[in-house]
Amino acid sequence: MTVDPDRNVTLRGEQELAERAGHLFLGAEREFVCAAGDLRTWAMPGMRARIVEARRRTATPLTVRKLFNPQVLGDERAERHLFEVADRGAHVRICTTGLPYETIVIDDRVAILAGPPVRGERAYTVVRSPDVVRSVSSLFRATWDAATELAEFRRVRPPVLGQESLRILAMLGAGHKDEAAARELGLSLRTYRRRVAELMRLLDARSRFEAGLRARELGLTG
Amino acid sequence: MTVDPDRNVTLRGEQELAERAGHLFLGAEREFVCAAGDLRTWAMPGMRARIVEARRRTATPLTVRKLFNPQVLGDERAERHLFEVADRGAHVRICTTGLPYETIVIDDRVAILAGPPVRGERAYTVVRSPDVVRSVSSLFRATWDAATELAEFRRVRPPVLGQESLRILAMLGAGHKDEAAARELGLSLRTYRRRVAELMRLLDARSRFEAGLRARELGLTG
DNA sequence: GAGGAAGTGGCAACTTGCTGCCACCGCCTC
DNA sequence: GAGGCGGTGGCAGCAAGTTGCCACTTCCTC
Repeated sequence: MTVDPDRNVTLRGEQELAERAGHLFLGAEREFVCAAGDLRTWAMPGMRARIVEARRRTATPLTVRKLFNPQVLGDERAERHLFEVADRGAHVRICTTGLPYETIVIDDRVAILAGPPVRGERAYTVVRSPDVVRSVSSLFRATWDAATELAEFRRVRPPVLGQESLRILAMLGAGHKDEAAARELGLSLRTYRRRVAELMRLLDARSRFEAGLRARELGLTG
Repeated sequence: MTVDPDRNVTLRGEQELAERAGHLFLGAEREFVCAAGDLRTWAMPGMRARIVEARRRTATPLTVRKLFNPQVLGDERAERHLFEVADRGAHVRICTTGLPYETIVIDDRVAILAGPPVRGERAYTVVRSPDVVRSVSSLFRATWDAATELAEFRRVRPPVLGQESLRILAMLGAGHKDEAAARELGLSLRTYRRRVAELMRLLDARSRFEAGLRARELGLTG
């Protein structure tokens, strides 16, 4: 990368971002924040696994904040992912004001700002100027503080569930044991349980009892 | 007892009933039916344990039918008992028409009819005359057929729960693990789980998920 | 066709929940 | 005070659920 901290560097496409700024992600020490309208943030090929791996090896407790628009809660898969992330210790919030451009700030030292997609590719500008980064960071902070915790947000907006999830809820609601339910749905025991765990995350439940409570609460059962 | 099948024998009080007709209860082979307005039926000292014991030793599947008035569902303890009985294989139904006098029929061979309490003591008449027994039995049958299965009845009438049960539901609903919940309520793990099991019977649930569903359904949670 | 992402399912180790058995206590009745 | 009864709690053994790990497949993209 460059040696001049006041020179912004623009990278085109996620491929290049991963190659030339990957070390920034891997090198996060204290805080990693990101704001985005959708979930494309992590489409960088090969990066996610490496980041997870790097994190596992360090004992440093990294604070991760992720801010999204409500639209990410529109489909079950994205939502599931969000809850998984939250479950791994990241703070996830939803804000109703628009987040057109993706913003990433690492350790208050470097910011990565995405531009609009051009021919399917987005440009990423890596900024290191302390004042600029601080400014971006504080803006993020303000939005963050006004936003709503994911679980809290969920309380008033039931998740959108697919057919299969509803069928699993039906099995659970009928009091079937996992084995019987899995057989009936044509799933392996492992997969069925994976699904149940995902559903429980979606429902923000720590026990099956709680999950049942919420499922009914949100009107997800017959 | 008597040798003349057409001579009815009247016994005063449950003590005497237990002593002189106990063998009838123990000797039931095919069917044991009883109808009562309340749950005093089994107040016979020492009998219950012996009956349970006798039943355990025989492999014969005894059909047990118990018919009650809705008022037995008025308090939690009686209700719990009912569900325990049902759980051990007895058929339990509720009928809304009055059942002033307790009626017991064993194997269609002998009927025991209770009279109204006199100075706190009820009289029990043991009848063996085939025609009388058959007649009583068929009357019972008619009422039975018109009555509602306990679980079905419950669906429209939520159980009445005491303070402790509600607190347990709250613990479950908060996603606490049994150990933490028991500690918080000042109960042993064993007792807490016993309570949960009882609640689940009460809610006619075969899994905690189902219990959560029903608890919400019946409006038993905040 | 190489490589990555996402999904599936088997296996195993572990936690949690469930229940029968037994001993004990307090209460009530005879 | 002996005995029944209901309730409690420890313990043990089993059933059920939870999770990580890994190998494999499929689909998609470069």
